[in-house]
Amino acid sequence: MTNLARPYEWGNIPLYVQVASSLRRRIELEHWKPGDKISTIPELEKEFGVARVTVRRAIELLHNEGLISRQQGRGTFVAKGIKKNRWLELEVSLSTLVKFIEDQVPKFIEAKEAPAPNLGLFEGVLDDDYVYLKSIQSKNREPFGLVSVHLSRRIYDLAPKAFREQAALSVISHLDGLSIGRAHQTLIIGTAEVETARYLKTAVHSPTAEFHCVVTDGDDVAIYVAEIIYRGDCIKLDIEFKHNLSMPRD
Amino acid sequence: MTNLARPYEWGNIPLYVQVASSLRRRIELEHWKPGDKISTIPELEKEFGVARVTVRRAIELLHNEGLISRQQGRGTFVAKGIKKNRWLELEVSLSTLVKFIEDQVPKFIEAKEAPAPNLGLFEGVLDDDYVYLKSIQSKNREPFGLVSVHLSRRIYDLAPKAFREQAALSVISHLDGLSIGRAHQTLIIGTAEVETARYLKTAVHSPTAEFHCVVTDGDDVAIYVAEIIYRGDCIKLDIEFKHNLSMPRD
DNA sequence: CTCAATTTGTTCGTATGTATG
DNA sequence: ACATACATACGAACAAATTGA
Repeated sequence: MTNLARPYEWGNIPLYVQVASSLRRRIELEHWKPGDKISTIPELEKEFGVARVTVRRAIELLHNEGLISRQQGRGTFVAKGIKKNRWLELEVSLSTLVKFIEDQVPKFIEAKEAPAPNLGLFEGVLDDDYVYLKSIQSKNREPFGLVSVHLSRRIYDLAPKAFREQAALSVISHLDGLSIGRAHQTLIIGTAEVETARYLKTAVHSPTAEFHCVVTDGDDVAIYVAEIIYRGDCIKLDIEFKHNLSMPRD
Repeated sequence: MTNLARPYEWGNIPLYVQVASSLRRRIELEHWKPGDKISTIPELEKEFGVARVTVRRAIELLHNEGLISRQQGRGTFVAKGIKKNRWLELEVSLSTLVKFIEDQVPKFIEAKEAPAPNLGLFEGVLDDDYVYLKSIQSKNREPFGLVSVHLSRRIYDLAPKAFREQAALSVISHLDGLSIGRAHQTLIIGTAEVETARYLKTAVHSPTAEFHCVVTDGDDVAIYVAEIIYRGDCIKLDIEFKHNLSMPRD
C-alpha cells in the first residue's frame, strides 16, 4: 500500500526523481519557505512509501541544485539564498504583447528544415511563400523561449534586415501601410523534447507552454505564423475578468 | 557525438522513455499522421544516437499505448484509430467560464485539512471565515480537474445545500442581491504530484495547468478563492486579440 | 554532564531495470 | 539472445551530530 508508483509502472520515471519533484514543488510554492526545516527522512519514507535510500537520493538531487542544506542530527532545511522564479507576465492584449517582446533581444539560430506552416480553422489562408526564422528569447542570459516563425516573404522583403535582427512581431507592428486583419493565439501545455530542452536549458520532459500565434492581413492571408515554446516554469498568465458575472443566464 | 543525453545526465530519465516521448510527440502533432510509416529502427538509432534495443523499447512503449502497429519486413506505422485529444476550450470571459463550468458535474471529495486561502496583491482582503470544498471535474467519466475552493462562510450560508451539489462559481452567479467586485485569475504551469496524479488519473510528473481564481464582493472582500489543477493535456486556451497592433508606439 | 531520543550519514547484500555491443 | 556494466530500489544495521530532559 505505497503512495507512489512502483518503479517504472507509471511513466517509467525513477522513483527518486518523482520524490524530488514533489519536494521541489513544495519549496517553489512556499509550502516550505527558505530557512524552514522540511520533513525528516523517516517521515518522507512513510509519506511516499519508499525506502530510505530513495528519499536520500531525492534529497541529494535537491542539494545539488542548491535548494536545500543538510545538517546531521538537526535536519534538512530549505536554503536561504534561493532566487525566486520571476514570472514572465504574458499580457492578453496584443499591443502589450508586442511591447513585452520588444524588450527581449532574440538570438537567431539557423533552422535546418522548415516544416510547413500550420493553420487552424478560421485562421486565414496561407500565403504563397514563407521565410522561416528561428530564434531564442533570453532574460538575464537565461533562455526561456524558443521561437519558430513563418513570415510571409512579401512582408519579409519589406524590411529583410530588420527581420533578421529584431523580433518579427515587433517589426511588423512598426511597418507603415500594413493592414492587420486578425490576430489569434492559442496556448497548449506540453513537455520539452530533447532538442527543445537543450535550447531552453531545461530537463527533457519538463513542462512547457506552447503558443501558436497567427496574424493575418486585411485579406485574411496569414502573414505571421509562429510556434513559441516557453519554459513552463517562467510563464504566468493573468486574466482580469470584466464584472459581468451576474447575467450568465441568457 | 550522440544527440541524446547520456543515461541520467539530463534529468535522470531513462533513455528509452525520452525517445518514446519524442516519437509520441511527433504523432500527436501530426508530423506523422495515422497510417504513415515512421522512421526505420536504424534511422532512429542514428538520429538519437542510441542502441538498437533502446529504440525497440521506446517503440514497445508506444505499441502498448496503442499508438503504433508493427509489421516485420514492412515497418512501423502510426495506428489508425487513435482518438484525438479533445481540448477543453477555456474561455477568457467570466460568464462563458461559468457556462462552461455549469456543464460539468462536480464530484465532491472530503478534504483533510484546509490550507489557509492564499491571496496575491490587489486581490482583496480575507473574510473572517471560510468553508473549504474539494471536488473533481470529469468529462465522459474521465477526470480532468481538481478543484479546491475557499468559500466565504457568509456566502456559503446563503445556500449551503446548493454549494454542496453544484460548482461554487455557478451557484454564486445565480445568487440574487450579491454584488461582485472583481474577478481575477492567474495561470501557471506545474507538474502533477502524487496525490494530484491519483485524482486526475495521470502520471506523476505530467504537466498541469494551475488556475488561481479570486472573486471579491463590492467591498473588496474575497468571497471565492480557488485553486484548480487541470490535466495539462486537456487544456487549450484561445486568445483573440483586438486589432490594435498598429499603435504600440505611444 | 550524562543519557536518550532524534535526525542525518554510511554501508552491506540482494534483486531488478537500463544500456551497450 | 548473450555477456557486461552500471543504475535503481529495497531493507536493515550501524555511525555520527544535535537537542533537550
